[in-house]
Amino acid sequence: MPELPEVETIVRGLRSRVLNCHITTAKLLRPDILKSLGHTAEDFTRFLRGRHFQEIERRGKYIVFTLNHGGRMIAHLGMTGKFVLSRQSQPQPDHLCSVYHFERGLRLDHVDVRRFGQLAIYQPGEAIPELEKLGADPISTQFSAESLQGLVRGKNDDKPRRRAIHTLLLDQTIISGVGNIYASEALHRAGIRPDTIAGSLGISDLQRLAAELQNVMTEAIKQGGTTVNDYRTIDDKPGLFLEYLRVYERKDQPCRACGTEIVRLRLGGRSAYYCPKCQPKIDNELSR
DNA sequence: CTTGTGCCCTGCCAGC
DNA sequence: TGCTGGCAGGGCACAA
Repeated sequence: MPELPEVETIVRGLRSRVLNCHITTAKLLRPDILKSLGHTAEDFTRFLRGRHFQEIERRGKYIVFTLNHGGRMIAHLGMTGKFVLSRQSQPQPDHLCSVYHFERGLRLDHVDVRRFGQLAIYQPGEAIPELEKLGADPISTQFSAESLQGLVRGKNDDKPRRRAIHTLLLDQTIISGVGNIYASEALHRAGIRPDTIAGSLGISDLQRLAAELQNVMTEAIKQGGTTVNDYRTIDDKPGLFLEYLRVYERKDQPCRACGTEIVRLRLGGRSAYYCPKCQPKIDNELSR
């Protein structure tokens, strides 16, 4: 599942390979993934054909492609989405959702087995509602323990958020780019149990959490992300951070720090992994 | 406003 | 061997 480090890796790859390349044509093979209202597969082709990507950026887990006429396309890879560079002469892969043809036979395949991903196109100057909803970016220089404290406290300080910290980290409107892998990993590094009530965390906990979120994301980007199942770089290579995971998908295996067996917890329908020794239970009561 | 639940979709795998 | 049911999960609509 592409999270912040995986999407960042993909964006860097795309930038180095398809930026400013003339798009001879583009096709949408799965019109159901196009979420911008009232647009058809023909609109999609018309929007891209004859233009080029002038800018490619990451916002949370979204990829934002800015075309030379100022229009923008956003892509979300969901669970199983990937962009893979190919050649015109190569056969069409299974589960191809959209495809981009460039000059000199270069082709970009957008493959998504489960089709949880989405595409949307926006005219020049048009607002992009998906991006406006996004919360703080954990690897931005603006991100700090203080901003994290504001987020766990919610809109008014009287009502600190009572959700589990793991669930809060996954909420893209609060913090953008964190998924299940890095939520579990950052909490382990910070020594915080995933089911801790977010609003009960003190400033020293939040300082460690903010720092470890940045650390784990930065380290994962250096390894090209984490390949658990489907994720691949645009050169169809796996991300190598899997080797460095401390708790994610390691139920019953020894903690890499202390040897205690990793526990899997169900939180809001998602799996959270933690080490009972490195992440001890803290007092959850919101007294005061 | 808050938080929780079920749905979308397909591949995989345990169990029979 | 081959079928089946359950599971995985990001984001969204909807409920309370």
